[in-house]
Amino acid sequence: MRTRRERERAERKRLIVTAARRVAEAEGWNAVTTRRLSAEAECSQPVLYSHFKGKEAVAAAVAVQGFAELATVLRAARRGTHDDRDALAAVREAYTRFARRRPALCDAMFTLTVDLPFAAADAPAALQAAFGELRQAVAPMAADGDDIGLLTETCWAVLHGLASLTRNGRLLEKAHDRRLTLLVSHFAA
Amino acid sequence: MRTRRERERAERKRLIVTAARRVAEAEGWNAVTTRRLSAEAECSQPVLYSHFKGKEAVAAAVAVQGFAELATVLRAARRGTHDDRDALAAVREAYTRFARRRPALCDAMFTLTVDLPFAAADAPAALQAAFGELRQAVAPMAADGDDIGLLTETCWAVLHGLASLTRNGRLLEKAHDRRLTLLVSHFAA
DNA sequence: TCCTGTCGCTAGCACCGCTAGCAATCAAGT
DNA sequence: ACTTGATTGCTAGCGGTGCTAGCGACAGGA
Repeated sequence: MRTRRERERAERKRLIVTAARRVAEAEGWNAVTTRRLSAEAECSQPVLYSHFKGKEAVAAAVAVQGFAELATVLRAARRGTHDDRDALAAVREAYTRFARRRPALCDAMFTLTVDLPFAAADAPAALQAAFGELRQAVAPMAADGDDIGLLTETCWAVLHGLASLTRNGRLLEKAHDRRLTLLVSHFAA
Repeated sequence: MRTRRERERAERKRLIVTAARRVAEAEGWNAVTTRRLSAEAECSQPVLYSHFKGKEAVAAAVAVQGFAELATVLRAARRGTHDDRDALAAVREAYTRFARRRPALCDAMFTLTVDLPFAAADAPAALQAAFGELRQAVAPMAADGDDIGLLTETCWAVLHGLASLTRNGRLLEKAHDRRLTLLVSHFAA
């Protein structure tokens, strides 16, 4: 009996997170309100607040889901190739596709939540997994003496910069690949 | 008399924008409310709404101010050097410093407002000016046949990616320069 | 002097994030 | 078996939000 209650509670918590993700992807994060989420999860607001500290905590949970999904996407892309250079290119493309297909998820991961520990050791596992996938794709390209972590961060920043400016309408989408090509060919001189 | 009224109205509009910027820089955009802005500008809310379509429009006005300021900062950096390569490096550093010193302004420019036309011909002059400054620093580095606009966009995306991840706590600030160095030395292979 | 139109104000709507305080339900003790 | 204690979810409400309707004051023309 006790365990059933706990199971039902956990299930409702899951419902809240998936509802947040669904509403955000369908109507944007402005449409995500605690009232709306409680309604979608068929419970009252205080129940939501018993699971999460606040609205931001729900968004953080969605963000963690997003990192988990990004990790699996990147892993699949890397494993679909054999050459190191192809692997990095595939990971680049997978990142771009992810950002294009899941803009609301990216908002949660990179814009909304500030409370997630990132560069720390207690960062969520999904987050470390996503970063690890990128690192594995970047590492073979490192030269001797390079700090691979730093190189991975840099690569991440580049992909994020292009994707985020495109996602917010600052850059036109169609030339994305040409920009990446320019980047690869141009930043040594 | 008629002109005095118009002058006073324009002055109050300016007051609202500067209040928004001041509050955002001091306490973050969450503290920027229409009531707060009307209070700071010593008028009522409907007056604010007679000047701006809504809260987002005020943020957009602040963002345009931000682009104007960024343009002057980049211009000063570029003009302080003579060699083309030094100029690009100076512009890079100026961009980073701007992002670090004016985080709230960057939020308005890159995160909050989506209604500003960017890649279009009717983009605000300040915005085109900032982009033009970056273009002038990037252009000398272009190879034959390069699309300079595209190259500028790419450079902008890189700077933005690094700055935005750092600003939101995703990257640790201290290694920023080393990341830029890695970037410049590594992305051709 | 009266009228007309412009202007800014007060007051209020619907909604937000969040919480206090109560009713219902279950586990355990006598 | 009945009470007791705690746990759980609910209704109702607080202060605050973006935004607007509708009214009163004031300038300019007849």
